[in-house]
Amino acid sequence: MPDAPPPRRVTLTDIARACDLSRATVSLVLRGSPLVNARTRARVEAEIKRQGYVYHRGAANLRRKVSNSVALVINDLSNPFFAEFAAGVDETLAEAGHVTLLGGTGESVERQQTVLASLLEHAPAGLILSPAEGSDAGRLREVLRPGLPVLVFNRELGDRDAATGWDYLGLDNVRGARLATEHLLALGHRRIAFFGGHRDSSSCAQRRRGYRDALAAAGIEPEPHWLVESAPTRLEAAGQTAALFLRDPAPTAAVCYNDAVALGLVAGLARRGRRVGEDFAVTGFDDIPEAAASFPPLTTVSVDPRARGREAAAMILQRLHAPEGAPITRVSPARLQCRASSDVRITDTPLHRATP
Amino acid sequence: MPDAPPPRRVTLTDIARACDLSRATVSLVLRGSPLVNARTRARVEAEIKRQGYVYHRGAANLRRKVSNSVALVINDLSNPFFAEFAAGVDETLAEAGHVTLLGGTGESVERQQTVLASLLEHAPAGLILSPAEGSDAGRLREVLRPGLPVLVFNRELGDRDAATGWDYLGLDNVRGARLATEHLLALGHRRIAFFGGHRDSSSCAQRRRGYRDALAAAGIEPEPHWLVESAPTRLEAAGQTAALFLRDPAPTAAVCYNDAVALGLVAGLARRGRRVGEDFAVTGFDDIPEAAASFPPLTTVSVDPRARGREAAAMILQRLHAPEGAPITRVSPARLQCRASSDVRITDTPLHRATP
DNA sequence: CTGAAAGCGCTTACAG
DNA sequence: CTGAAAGCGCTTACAG
Repeated sequence: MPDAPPPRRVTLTDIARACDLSRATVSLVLRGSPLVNARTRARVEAEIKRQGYVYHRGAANLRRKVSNSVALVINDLSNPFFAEFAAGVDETLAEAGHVTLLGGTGESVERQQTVLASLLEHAPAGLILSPAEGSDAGRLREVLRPGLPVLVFNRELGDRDAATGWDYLGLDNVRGARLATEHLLALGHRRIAFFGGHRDSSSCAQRRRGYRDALAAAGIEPEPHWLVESAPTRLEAAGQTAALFLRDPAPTAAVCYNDAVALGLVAGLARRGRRVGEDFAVTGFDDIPEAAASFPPLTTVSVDPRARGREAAAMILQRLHAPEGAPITRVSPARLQCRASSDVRITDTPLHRATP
Repeated sequence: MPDAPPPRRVTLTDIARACDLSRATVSLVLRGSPLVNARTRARVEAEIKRQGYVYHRGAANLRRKVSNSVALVINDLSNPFFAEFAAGVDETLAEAGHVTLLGGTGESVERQQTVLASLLEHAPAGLILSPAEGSDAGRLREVLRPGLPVLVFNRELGDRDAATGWDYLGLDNVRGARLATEHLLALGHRRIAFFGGHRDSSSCAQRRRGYRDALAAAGIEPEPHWLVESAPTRLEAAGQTAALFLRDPAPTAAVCYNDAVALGLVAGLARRGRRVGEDFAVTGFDDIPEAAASFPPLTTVSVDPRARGREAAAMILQRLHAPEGAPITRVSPARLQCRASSDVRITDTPLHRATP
């Protein structure tokens, strides 16, 4: 915080005095009230410009007991998926005249508590929270004032979730993974792994469910060694590649937890002398920019994080206007983005490619 | 903004009443004053917890005429470079007990004006601005109250800059481009293009200068057709590929404005049947994650945007404590990140590779 | 160590 | 259409 407050702030009182009006009248001008005489308004506006007055919304909000800020707490801003999400949120909030209070947690539950406590002191009207891994509804409630509109994004918060009363926006992980799996099945693959992610994360669990569903519909029961865990990063994933080939027959394809993992697997396979798109098929999830740019381009599930950001902002704005009311849970569609290259068919039957 | 204010806020007065103390005393407890009796303090703290009181920093700041928020206005949050920067800023601000007011402009000068006006109404203590392309110091000054500490990042603001009195943090574009050019020269290239970027953007001008300097030191005068402009995106860059081959002899290498452009060029060359790393050498700038992951991996100039974000936050924090004082201009180092693949030597002399 | 009073910059009834 | 007074939630001298 600054030591010496700068010169002196131009205040509504200054404008009133200069125009020889009461503060109440100037206040009406500021908020565009039709009650004010046009000439008076013009005089005030000229004076405002002349003195370089800037409205102090904090003071106004204090008096009116409202807030036009929304806190946005993101688990990992350096992940393009969440950065895009944040951009979408901010865009929509700004359009609605709200301001975004940003907080990043770096996936640390502890930092999340601190960050939330700090942001809440600024009395946001609502909170959009993309929770750090391992977040717990109980601990969150300790720092969130009751009645604060909250929208949880992307990651469910365990059992108690039903009781939180918070809105939720998620991705259709089940459907997305099912689409990817069906795609590989359609290419003739029968031994399909699910690769990467932490089993206990809700999104991983959901994607695995979609994968299992699709296999089950094709009469296939996944072998235990088709399910390989890894941290959701490229590096970790590359390191887990060998796990796919511990037993024979090995899988011929993998539905990956996300694009980072898929790209890691591509690298890991290359290191083993296998080439994705030639003798192994891979699908991703997220459709990050690299998915299209990598070699080979990655068939993946597209979720449009920016649109999700806009959607999240719209949901919280709605909730601000209707604080009471049953919590809303929304699951956004996932779309298969075929890029004929990473998903080539290679086993058991003659080679052919997906028609996108 | 919300319609119905929720129940009623627990206030410092409530705590004071419950503890049978004056508000002043409770206020002292809140701010950890040593003046308060330990028993009194304990009572107050228990009551605070019991009632779920949350400090209203806005009210406190109003009274104290200070602010602990910093506005962060980013031209393009969906660009990983700026997202990383934002993450670094937020991290450092949060550590210092400040809160980040986020605004995105999407490279629109008009939106930038609106966003700034809106954020300034929240009386931030300072502003970190990564200006939209085409920003003008004069127009910015219209919305920035005089005396507001401002740190401009990454893009200089034209002639008047010297007079703005604003701090500036930039990348060492000149040096970065020089390093890249020298690297290609060392590989034996003599006909080296500078590819992509808008000539009138300050960062492009600086990178071109570094490129020219390096060539000049090697006794080479760049041909006009070695200088190709394009929007700084992958797609636009790919479309400009042909411009490199309009005249013979064509360049054998290109220093690219940034990684996006470089990756676009790689794609554009592939479309023409040329393979980067085999018969053409390319360097990038930024070291975005894709640079390492793309095929072939890209030799590029690394600028560590997250560290730049931390640096920017540190600079503005410092300025908050010393509002007066000459503006600081800082240029961050750039480092060549060699990835033997995209930079192979191919012409005039036998092939060899860079040792990274 | 604690309290009564004034005030930060604004808005909201209530009069006129 | 405009003004005088009170108050949002906090802190700051000033007394005691």
